[in-house]
Amino acid sequence: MKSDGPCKDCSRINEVLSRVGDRWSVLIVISLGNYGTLRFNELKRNLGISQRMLSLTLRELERDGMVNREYHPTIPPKVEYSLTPLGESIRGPLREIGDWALNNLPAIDEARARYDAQSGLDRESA
Amino acid sequence: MKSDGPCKDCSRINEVLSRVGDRWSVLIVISLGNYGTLRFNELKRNLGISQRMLSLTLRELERDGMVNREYHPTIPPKVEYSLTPLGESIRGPLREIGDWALNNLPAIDEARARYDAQSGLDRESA
DNA sequence: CAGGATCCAGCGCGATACTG
DNA sequence: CAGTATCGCGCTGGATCCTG
Repeated sequence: MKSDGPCKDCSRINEVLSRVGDRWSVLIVISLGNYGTLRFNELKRNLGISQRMLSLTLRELERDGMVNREYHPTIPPKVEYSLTPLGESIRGPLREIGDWALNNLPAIDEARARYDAQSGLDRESA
Repeated sequence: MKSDGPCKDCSRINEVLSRVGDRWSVLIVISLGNYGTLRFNELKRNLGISQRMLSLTLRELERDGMVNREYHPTIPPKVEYSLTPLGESIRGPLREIGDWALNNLPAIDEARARYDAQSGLDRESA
């Protein structure tokens, strides 16, 4: 159940991936990276995320030191989110994946089409 | 719901992340990358994955053209999995993330400790 | 406007049992 | 050994309502 066996790093990598791989975390980081600073509802609208998930994810990201939360006690309240240096630092690796994705999605789609076409008929015959 | 709003690439990036971000997909790719070729139960043991998830994930990865499946109709049967060129090509970006993780996990843990310490007491005062 | 609280549906995923 | 089929629970995450 937790026996990542011989692959010790796996657990740590896993840890990070459960954050980095989380669609909302990634999208938020990307958005904040592009826009610099965004307010709660701006993020909400931009990403089409429910405010529950936005709230939860932002708190997690803040907790992890990835985003800054600036609270302005005005009326109405105004909260601005932006990336911390740590948050900035992950943009590179993230972009790598993004680029790979954009470059290889066609290949993937193609592979899928091929796979689906013969839909597992003669797997062993050949 | 589906309104990724202005962020058109987001949906595609999301697509890839739901695969790349999937813990099992990643671990399988990493394992196959390290060992070259592995059999079903070898992967199962190495990763501590249930055979259900392993089966499902492998099929997805095969469908996406990321892994090769070589079936040997011997008795007992023997199936060998390995990375395709496409699968190989994602190892780089993946390693980027992994490296980032290993380098920054301490910073994250630290940030968390700090966050948890003041556990959201004076959020606006200070 | 920013977000907490609640409720609830869906499916992710593990455990188990069976097959070729 | 390499899977498939089934069941069941827990967590994810959206919808909704409410507050400061």
